[in-house]
Order: sequence, then structure tokens, then C-alpha cells
Amino acid sequence: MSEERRLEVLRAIVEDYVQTREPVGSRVLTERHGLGVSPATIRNDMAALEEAGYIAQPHTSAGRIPTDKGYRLFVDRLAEVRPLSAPQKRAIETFLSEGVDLDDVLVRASRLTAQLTGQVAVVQYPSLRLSGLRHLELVPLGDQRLLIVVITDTGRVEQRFLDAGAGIAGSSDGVVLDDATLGELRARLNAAAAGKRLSQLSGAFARVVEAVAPELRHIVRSVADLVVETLGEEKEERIVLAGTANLARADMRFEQGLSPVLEALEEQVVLLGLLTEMAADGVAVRIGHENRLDGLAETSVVASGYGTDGDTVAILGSVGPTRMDYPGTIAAVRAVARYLSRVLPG
Amino acid sequence: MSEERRLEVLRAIVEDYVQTREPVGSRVLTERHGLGVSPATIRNDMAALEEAGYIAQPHTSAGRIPTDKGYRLFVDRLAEVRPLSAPQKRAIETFLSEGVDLDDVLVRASRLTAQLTGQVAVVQYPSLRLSGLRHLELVPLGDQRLLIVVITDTGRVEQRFLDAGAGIAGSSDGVVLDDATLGELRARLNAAAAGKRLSQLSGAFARVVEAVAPELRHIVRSVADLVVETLGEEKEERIVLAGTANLARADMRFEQGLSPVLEALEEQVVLLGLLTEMAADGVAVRIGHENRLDGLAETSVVASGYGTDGDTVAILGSVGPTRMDYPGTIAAVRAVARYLSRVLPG
DNA sequence: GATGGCACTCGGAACGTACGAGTGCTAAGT
DNA sequence: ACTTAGCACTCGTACGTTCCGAGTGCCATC
Repeated sequence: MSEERRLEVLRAIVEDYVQTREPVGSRVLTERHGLGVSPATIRNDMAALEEAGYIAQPHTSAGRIPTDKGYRLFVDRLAEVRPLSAPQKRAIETFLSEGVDLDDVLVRASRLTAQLTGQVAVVQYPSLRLSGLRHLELVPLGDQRLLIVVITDTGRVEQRFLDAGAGIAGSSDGVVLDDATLGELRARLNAAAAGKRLSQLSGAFARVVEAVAPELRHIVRSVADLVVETLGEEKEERIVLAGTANLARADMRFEQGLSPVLEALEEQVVLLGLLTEMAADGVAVRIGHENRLDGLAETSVVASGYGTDGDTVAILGSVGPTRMDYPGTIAAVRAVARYLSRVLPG
Repeated sequence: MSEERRLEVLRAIVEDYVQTREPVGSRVLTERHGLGVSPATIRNDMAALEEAGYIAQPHTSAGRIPTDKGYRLFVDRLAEVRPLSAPQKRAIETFLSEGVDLDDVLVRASRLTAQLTGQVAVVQYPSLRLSGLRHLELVPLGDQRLLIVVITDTGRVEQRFLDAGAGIAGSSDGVVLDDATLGELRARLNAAAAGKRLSQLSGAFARVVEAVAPELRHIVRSVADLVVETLGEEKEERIVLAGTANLARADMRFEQGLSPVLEALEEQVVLLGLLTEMAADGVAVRIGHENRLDGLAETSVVASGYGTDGDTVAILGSVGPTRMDYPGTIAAVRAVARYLSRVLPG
């Protein structure tokens, strides 16, 4: 009863089950996969695999299906890399590079992933916390409001309104921000902040605050606070979904129904937490109960970071039933993540 | 066999069926609704209603269910307005007014609608075509690119990059845009465009093009084109969805499964077309096959426009099974649309 | 260690039956 | 002219029964 063959049996079970969605018995196993031994032998191996927790029987007289643990072993040790076909690669590249701006590119990436995997794609916007500041713009809107536009080196453009009440002209010092003053502030802030990460912004801004005329300090501080806040806010982390309709396809029965799955996907904050947790080199896989969310107990998540020059600035993933085509999904996610990294604004 | 009672019977059937999701027979009809006549009488009325196409039998020995035509009559003539409770209204108002910017408000509006109706909420972003221009900002990004930020009077902030290749410094005239020149252009463009609608922009910009120094015309024209294009693009129309998980609830069986429904909801362009078609005074209702989309054949859409001072700038709606609580849904959609209009940036 | 044989389990399909909800019709009542 | 009671009829569903076969574990054998 060689250890090797046992693993081979597990692989066969996973591959067969993924394809047929039926519990697989010892007979078909010998027939459909070239194992070269008799069903009885397989049965012994299966008993051992079941004992070890890699497979299970739905009911007494049925075949075996892989457990989460079984899939895990499969993914870690048995899955063979299956590179995409050249035409597929070209299609990805073309489709992504046609995006006109960040929103567009990310939407395209999510659709693409959903289509390649036949599952639900999840794409996180480049995290503001991991982005550097490229440019800061101050736009006066009447006397009462200031529009602050923050452009990151990851291509995100965020804007915030700063109300008079929050410190423009409203405070007792009654400073009027003419164009020249504004231009100077803009230049100073940009000089101080250009290329810096959020963690370095506070300090840089503090020095600007000290450098400007005293009557401007208040407003500069307001602007600085707002920018730091904008770049740090959890709720500004955004997510794009695509392919939810795939969940409802006939071949995707979930024991618990798809309500819990859809609910989990709507909880952007929680979903984001899961993705963030999965950040790792290359592609990460969470199988079934491994991801803590109850709603996703019957699903697996395959995710990969993406970002310019090796810097991961966000995560992209695919969510499907634990019974999924892992090699294919992993290949697709990795490919999209790579091309996405390449297409992103350098 | 009074006409009046027949309508009363139809109303009873609709209300009963909506509540129980079971075909309703003549007996329960007399028992549960105070119709004061015997089942046999009801049966005659039902035969007439069926003849007229308002109700149908799923199979021979079952009760009746309303047809699309029956729901239509119900909505048009029988549904009683059911105002929301005061606490509900307060909750809406509070929840919406806590939104910090347009994105936030619209997300809140969609969640709210989904929660109130127990269905899927669809909220369109204020249409750029129906918006006026509030402010135009030109931000130089290095020598090669210009960031154009468009702020509409509906609170949307859109940005576009204008590449050197597209006409900044790259063209043979080799104009350099220093800050002063840029400031002047900004001022001129804003003066010309402030408050104008898309349809009036082209002309206004054309006059600016003529007024500036010849060597600047090329670039001004590029900017003007990009702005006009941005405000006019179909693909810039955006939609927010919420509550898709509600579709999967046990009480929402669709004959065809929810695949087609989810697919239809993912087709933002088509969905947008449907909503746009539904623009009308007050709340509009599309029942079952009335909306042309195959995927939504088993659903009804309840929608209402919203916007400041009576101007409809976008649509908000709720999508659910034809067997839905029309009065409740209509009340919810109307209420959210009204409060949303009030909360929007004036 | 692998294999063939065998008794055993058990889920699901197939079938028949009984039940009951609901109908339409007719004849009688108001 | 409606309304109603009575009644025969339809038919979908729930239920009980049977039956089959896939799949297993175990044992004796190679």
C-alpha cells in the first residue's frame, strides 16, 4: 500500500469529483484513471485516506468525496500547474490594456476573471494605505468650500469637500484664500508630500504647517488632516464584483443555498478583511472552512496580490465552490493579476 | 354578478397570493376576506376573471394566481396607498443625511431601499447628461499629462487624463503651459461653462477657443472635447445595486431560477436602458413581461426619478418577483426618492 | 501487498394508492 | 337575474412499498 499510490488515488478522486460532481467509487476510479490496480486495492487505499480525513462518504453506500483537508493536500502537493493557452493570454492582455482609466481597468479585470474561472471575481481597488501620493490639488468652490483632490501613484483619484465650517474662512481669523495663496499652499504641500506613503505624510505635512504664515496654519492643518484621513479610511477601500450570476448556474448547488454566499459577498468590509488576510507571495488559496466566514464555508477563494514592480497594492481573487477546478482557477487568477500589474499606471 | 365585486375578488386574490405564495381557491377567499358571499358565487366571478385574462390556473385542480395583466389592473385601480410609518420615515431621513458624499449617499439609498422592500435595489448615479457643470479644474501632472476634473451640480466628480500625445505639449507648436496660462484657461473655461448643461457646452467652449491666443487653441479644443465627451458618454452612467442576496431567500422562487435575473442585473447597460425608459412623473411600475428583458420576465420593477427641485436627474428602483407587495414597494421607493432628492447637494 | 469473491447496507427510482383541494355544472332558492 | 347548495370529476401531491444497484468492508487466496 504505497504512500505514493494513495496520493495518486486522492488526486484521481479530486479530479473526478470536480468534473462529475458525483461521489466517486472504487470502480470508476480504476476505469477512468489509469491506476493499474483493482477496485479492491483502491478500496483499501480509500479506507486509509478516509481514516486520515482526506475524503468522506456522504452516505453509507455512496462513493467518496474530498474533504477540505483533501483539497488542501491536493492544492499543496498534487495540483499541476496548467498554464493558459497563448490565445487566452493574448486575449487577457488585449482586453485589459484597452481600459481607459483605473475604474475601467478594474472592471475589465473582474469581468475577465469571472469569465475565465466561471466563478465570482473580486477585485480590490489599490489600497490607499499602500499607495503613494502623486499629486494634491486644491480647488476653491466659491468662498465657502474647498475641493481637495488626491491622486495616488496607483491611479486612484479621491476627492473630499472641506467646508467653511471645517476651517476655510469660517474660523475667527477670517483669512481669505486668494489664488496666489492657494497656489503657494498647493506647491508647498505637493513638494512635501510627493511620492510619500501615508505613514510618512503626517510628518511631512507637520513641517509644512510650521513653515507657513501663522494665519494659514489652521487651514493647512485642516487640509492635511483631511488628506491623511482620506488615505487612511477603511471605508474608502473599494471592491468590484463580477460574475455573481455564475453562482446561480445549475452546476453550482450549495448545500445551504446561495443566500449565505451572496450575503457574504455583499459584506464588503468582511470580504475585504478576508482578502487582506490572504496577501502573500503569489497565489493564495483558502478552502472551505479555512476562511472564517460562515457564508463562505462551502466555497474556496483563490487570490493573488497585484501592483507595480512587485509591490502588492491590492488583491484580486475568484470565489467558487470548494469543488472547483483549482489548477485552472489558480492559473487564471495569476495570469490576470500579472497582466493587471503590467497595465497599471507605472 | 356585479363588476364591483369582481374587482374586489381580484384584489383579494392578489393580496392573498402575495402573502401566501399559494394559488388561492374560492373557499379560502370567502373565509379570509370579508366578501360576504358563498364560494360558488366567487367561482363564477373567478371564471369571468379568468376569461378576461386577469387570473390563471397553474393546473386544473388548483386555485388561481394573478397574471401580469391582473397585477397591472391591481396596481392601476385597486392598490391603496400605504404611507410609511413615522419612525420609518425618520429612519430614512436620518440614514440618508448621514452620507458624506455622493457615493456614500447613493450606497446608503440603495441599501435602504433593499432593506425596506426586501428586494433588490437599483440606484442610478445622476446622469451626466442631465447635470450642469459646476466647476472645471485643470491639473498639470508633469509636462506630459493634464488631469481634468469635472464637478457637476449634481455632486459627481469625474476625472480624465489628457495625454501629451493628445495635444498638450506634444504637438508641433510646442506650447508650454505655465501656471499662469493654465490659470487663465481655467478661469475662461469656467466662466463660459458654469451652470451650463451638456447641450450648451459645445457652443460655449467654441467661443472660448476663438477668444484665446492662436497657439493655445489646439489644447483648449482638446480639453473642451474631452469634457464634452466625458459628460456625454453612455458608459459613464453608473449604477449601484444592493440586496441581491434577497433574491436567494427561500420565499423568492423563480420558475426559471435566478440565473437569468442575476444576469440581467449584471448587464448594467441594459438595466440602465430599462430604468431610463421608466422615467415618469412619480412612481412607475413595470410588471413581468412589460419590461422587455427576458431575464426579468418573472420580475416587476418599481422605479421613481429623483433630483433637486423637481428636476429628475436619475432613477431609483426596486426589482422583485411579480408577486410582490406593490403598495409597500411603491411607498418605499417613493419615500426614498423624495428624501434622496432633498439630501442631494442643492 | 494485491486481488477476487461475497454478504451487506442503503439511497433513490419506480409504482400504486389514497387523499383532498378545487373546479364546473345543474338545479333550486330568493 | 343572482346567488347558493350539492355533486361528480379532475388531478397534483404526499405517502408507503418495493426493488435495484452502486458501493463498501472483509476474508480467503494468490
